[in-house]
Amino acid sequence: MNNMKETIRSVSVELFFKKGYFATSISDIANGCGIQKASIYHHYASKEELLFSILKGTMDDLTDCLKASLAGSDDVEQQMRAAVRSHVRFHLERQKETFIANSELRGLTSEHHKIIVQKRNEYERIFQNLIHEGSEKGVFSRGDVKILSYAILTLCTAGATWFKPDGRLSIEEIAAIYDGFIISGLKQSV
Amino acid sequence: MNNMKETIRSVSVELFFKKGYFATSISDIANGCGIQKASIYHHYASKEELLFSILKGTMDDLTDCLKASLAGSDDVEQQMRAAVRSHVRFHLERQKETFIANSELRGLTSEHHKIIVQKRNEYERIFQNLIHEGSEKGVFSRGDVKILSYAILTLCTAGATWFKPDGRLSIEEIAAIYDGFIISGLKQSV
DNA sequence: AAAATTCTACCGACCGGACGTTAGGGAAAC
DNA sequence: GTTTCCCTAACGTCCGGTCGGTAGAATTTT
Repeated sequence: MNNMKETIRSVSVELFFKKGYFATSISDIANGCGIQKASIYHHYASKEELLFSILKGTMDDLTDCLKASLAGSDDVEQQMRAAVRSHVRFHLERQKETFIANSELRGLTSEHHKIIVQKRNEYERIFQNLIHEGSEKGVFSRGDVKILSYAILTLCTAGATWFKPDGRLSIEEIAAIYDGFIISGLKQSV
Repeated sequence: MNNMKETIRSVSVELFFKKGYFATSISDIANGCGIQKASIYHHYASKEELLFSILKGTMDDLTDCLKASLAGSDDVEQQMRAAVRSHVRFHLERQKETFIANSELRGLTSEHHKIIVQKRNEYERIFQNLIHEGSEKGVFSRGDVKILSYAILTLCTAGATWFKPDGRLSIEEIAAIYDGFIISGLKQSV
């Protein structure tokens, strides 16, 4: 694929992940692509738009993944397990993008910021609904839905901070650990 | 206290929290202090040193807090509960500083970065030792110590991201929720 | 106790450089 | 022959940091 726009995107992801959005200059990106920095502007209107397009695409894919993972079952506990695993998998498989999506929101204009936050809220609501449904049905113990959802999500999200693809544990192993940890936390048998 | 150095520090914390380290200029800080930007350099050698001094102080206080909270008991489970609560409390009470400490590491020189990471590692090791001891004694079920420690820490740390001091729940209530969630996750009765 | 010196805290002006972005041109593809 | 894609060159702005200086408090010398 000789698609320069795609190259710019992936080089940006790499650099934003490694050095951060503000510390990455347009020259850095152009350099990584082997072109001049002015040429970037043929594909993206601004640095901020480049960031936004990365974040938007990532958030959309994330939500799609989650929805697909829920389709397999009607059981709340099974759905929660599937959701957690989907969440973990996505964040570790696409570690760099999700890391950026969670750390570089400040680089966005306020309109773009609003759009991303809204997408994130929709995503969170799916988890909150699962928690709510689970505690209604007595599968999970009752607790503060919002706090619990934040707990679950940030727990996995943070995985993107320290995960090393060639580390001791595979993505599936980590997903299983989190799955067990979270389900037992939700059941709160203690 | 008419200490300008202290004022600069607290204004910086405020701005770094609100806008981020890179998006905050020395002029912004000086403005917030009611002085000229050149005067900042009378108190701090550079912008980076200002950031470093905030992070170092925060990390030292954090570790002190944790150690103090452990002194009260010999029981592993009670110590873990105390540790979690100390961790949560600190992160919510000093939300702005801890948020910065977890998001602005990239602003540091590599030597300063190394120092902060080392402090964080020492802090984490205390939790890892507790998990290890607990699973040795059969209080907790066996699991990957590192992953579990990351899970516990990032869970609470992330609280500093969304916590609103005047929100529905008090710090103690949130600490109690996390305490229960984590302990049951560690016991893994599921 | 007065004079001389040093120190503290700050200011206004400025510098070099980096950065995001734009203008305009040229070659090649369609 | 128009569109696509990338180039060279430059522009304006902002930022971290420096410099020389000043007013006054504190300290030392005489």
